[in-house]
Amino acid sequence: MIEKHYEPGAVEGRIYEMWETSGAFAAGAGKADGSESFTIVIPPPNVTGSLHIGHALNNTLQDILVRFERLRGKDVLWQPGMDHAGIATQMMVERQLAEQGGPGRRDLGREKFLEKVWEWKGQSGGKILNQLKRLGASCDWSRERFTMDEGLSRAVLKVFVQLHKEGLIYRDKRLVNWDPKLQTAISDLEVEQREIDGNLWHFRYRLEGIAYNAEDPSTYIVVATTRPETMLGDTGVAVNPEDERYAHLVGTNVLMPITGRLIPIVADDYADPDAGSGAVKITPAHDFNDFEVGKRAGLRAINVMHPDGRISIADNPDFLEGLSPNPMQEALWGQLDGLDRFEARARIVQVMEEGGMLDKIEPHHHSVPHGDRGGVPVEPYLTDQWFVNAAELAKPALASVREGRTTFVPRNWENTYFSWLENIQPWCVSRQLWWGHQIPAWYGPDGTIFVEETEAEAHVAAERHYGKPVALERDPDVLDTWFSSALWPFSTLGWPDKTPELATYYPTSVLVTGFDIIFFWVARMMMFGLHFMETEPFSTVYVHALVRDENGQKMSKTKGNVIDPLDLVEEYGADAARFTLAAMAAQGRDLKLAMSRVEGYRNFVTKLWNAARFLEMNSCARVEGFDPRTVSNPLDRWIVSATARAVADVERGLEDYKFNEAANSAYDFVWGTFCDWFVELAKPVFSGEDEAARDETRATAAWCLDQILALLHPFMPFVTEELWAETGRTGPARSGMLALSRWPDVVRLGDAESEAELGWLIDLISAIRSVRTEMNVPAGAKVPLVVVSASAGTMDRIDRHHAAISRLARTSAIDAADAIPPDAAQFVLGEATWAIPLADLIDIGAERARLGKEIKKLDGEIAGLSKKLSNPQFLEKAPDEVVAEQRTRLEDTEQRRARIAAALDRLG
RNA sequence: GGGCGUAUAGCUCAGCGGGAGAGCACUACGUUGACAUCGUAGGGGUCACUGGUUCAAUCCCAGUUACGCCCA
Repeated sequence: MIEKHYEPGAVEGRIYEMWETSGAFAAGAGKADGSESFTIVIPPPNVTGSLHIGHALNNTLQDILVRFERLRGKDVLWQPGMDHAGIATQMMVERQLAEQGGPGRRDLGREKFLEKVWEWKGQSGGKILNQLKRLGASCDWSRERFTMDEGLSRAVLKVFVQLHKEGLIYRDKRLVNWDPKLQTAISDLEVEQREIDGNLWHFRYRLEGIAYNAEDPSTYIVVATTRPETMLGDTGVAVNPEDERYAHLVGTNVLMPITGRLIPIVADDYADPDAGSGAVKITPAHDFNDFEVGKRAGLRAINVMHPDGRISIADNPDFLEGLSPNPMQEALWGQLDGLDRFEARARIVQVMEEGGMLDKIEPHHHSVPHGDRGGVPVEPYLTDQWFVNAAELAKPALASVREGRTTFVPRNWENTYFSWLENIQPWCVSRQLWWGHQIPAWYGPDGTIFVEETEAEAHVAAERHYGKPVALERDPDVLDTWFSSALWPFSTLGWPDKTPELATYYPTSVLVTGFDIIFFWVARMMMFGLHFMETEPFSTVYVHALVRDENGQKMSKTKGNVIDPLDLVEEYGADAARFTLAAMAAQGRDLKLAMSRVEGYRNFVTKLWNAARFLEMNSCARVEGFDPRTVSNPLDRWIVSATARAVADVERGLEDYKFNEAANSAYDFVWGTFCDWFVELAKPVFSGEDEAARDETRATAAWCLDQILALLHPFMPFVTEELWAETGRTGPARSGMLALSRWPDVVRLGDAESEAELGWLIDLISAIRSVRTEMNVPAGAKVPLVVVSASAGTMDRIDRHHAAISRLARTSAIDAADAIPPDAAQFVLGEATWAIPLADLIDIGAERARLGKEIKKLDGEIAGLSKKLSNPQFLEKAPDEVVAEQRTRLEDTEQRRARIAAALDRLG
């Protein structure tokens, strides 16, 4: 017996374990002979991560697709795994070490520290994967991969070395985004702009050879800056070549305050004549734009900062070059040296003010780049780093999408992809961290670089170069985590080895991801996939939206509006949580998650459960060899037909990645059609005398429930699998679990005739119920029904469905008559007029009002239709079928109005 | 500043060139032993605003307003 209540908490764990231990999720499980493959690689979550609602959405959608295709018999692989999250993981372990009060990272040394990281990973890393299991994710866990695995690391080495030999990876001294807190370079994408209320300090730089006079602007030039501390590294002042105010000064020098450096005034388009004074200070070593100006004007780049953001001038040969400080300057430098950049800023402003060279301070709202992990302002910083020539790799990646070999769904994300790849900058891939893939580059005694997959090969190469063995030193830096993630679609399948998995499952079918990592990940997978596999890594990129809270706010810990998906699973069950996310995943629109919706879908699970229970109680067992094409009873023919339509609707929705449409189609069918009407209409059959009809309806009901379980399985795997087992206890033995069964085959099950007949029946019952309510007929009272001018067909239908009408509409007798009896409530359905002659029960006034209201409504419709049909333009230009349709509607409406008017007349 | 998106019932959202929809909430009534996590019926909308295209616009186009996101 099916239990009275469904308890997700008690069922889900058991079902999941059954799936997993039986290998239901293994690559290719349950595939049909000769089937094509269907592959999804999971967007690898961080090893440090835990499940948030975005993951829940992302993985629910993937699981829906994967389960759907598995049911369709494809050779399915859902490849799971995690990335090593270089910065986040290193930070986390360092924090842990600090909390434990033991030696820190640098005290431990690289090797010992990495041991600690692996230790941490073994103990508490990757809990997110277990959380995904709570959601029902049907990944092939036996194939779980980690970007730091031996195999994936080998792929990283090979890619790096090959790209280097091809000249697509190179070492260069450039400005990079430097995170002074984490003391590593980060990529452009790891920088986020934050709006800050700061100041624009306007300083007067005195002109060389002219005595400074605060009262005389011709003795100085004003420059404005948001970062006064960079003044220590100024090597020029730029003005626009068209700017007449400064034309006479170009080529002359400025005598820098504090440093005493003589720096030239140069002409450069970068200076905007309309911004501030029109003159800008140029600090090539600490600003991306200035770096370019400096290059054009031949200015020096002087780095005045330590990697941790403190000022570095005292023992800095670059800074000191060409300067001969007086004792006062030396004293000031001594004060500034070693100061944190923000303290130095305050001190320099003070010094400038005291020297009378602070022109003014303007409050200034501007965006300041911050490291997305460290959270402190990043510094453009001049260092040696490794770069990938992304512009070159981007070309085929752009062409793939332009030429439609990979498509984005929804399409408009392609613009985002294009605009980024078209303006792509060299990708800085080295990180000054320990946790990650150490760069396979070795330096000879004179700094010559040898990039090889192993140290031994590097030594061979070095010996060839130097003509003798030499000591080599390996580059201490590691690669950006995204470098290894970019290989994910093929490294997880065994590349660089030519594995059977690689042959079968690459290229993957669809990538399901959020828009926020189109740049970080999608574009880079395209670049590397095309370069190394010569095929796009996926044919479709489905980009889902963001999950927000009920008020449309982005969820964040600080706002305290985070919805934990595991809480949802706990409270409502995984199926309800999943169904909610799927039902709300409309393309191109963020999800505002309302608890009321989750609750509603929890109720849906209950509804399904109870329907199955009802069928069981009515002996609706599956019948061996049941063929839905052979049923004869209109009710059964109709539900078979409706099932076929629902299956087709869900199928279409999923094929088009319209998860909401698929989910809603399933919901409407199961609740609105199967439960509300089929089950209700089957009740009189079950309790009736006609055994043959009863058997057929029972068998049909059981068949239909099976289809429903399969139909809902991708969305609600747990409750459907449980019911599959329950309903498998009777009737012919099941061949296996639902997860590996087959998607409904419903071709040619449509039946227009029974759809029309049951449609009529439903309308009739609804109409009677509606009249009863409006006439305040007591709910329990049975009413007689009279039908006038019914066709023979209608009379047949009444005959066939007498029991159903009687039970669902609470009617006593149904009689045909030549005339409507007096004092009756009346309604019109099709060609017939119907009456409920209950003089004592009916309020004539209310009935008159009701009919009058309906006539008024119909008049409105008639007016509209007539107007349209009397417009010659419409008749001439509108398509014939539209005109015909409007005509039919007008006729129908007029007839209906006439019948209702007659009914009203009869009331007197 | 550039780009994208969204405005439809009280709320959360579908839809879409020719008849305004769902769920929740609300109102009324609950009877038939699957289900009160339910059933039946009902009320509720100038489809943001202004123009345009069209025989016809909630839908297409342009602009406005508001909100959101991405990029600089």
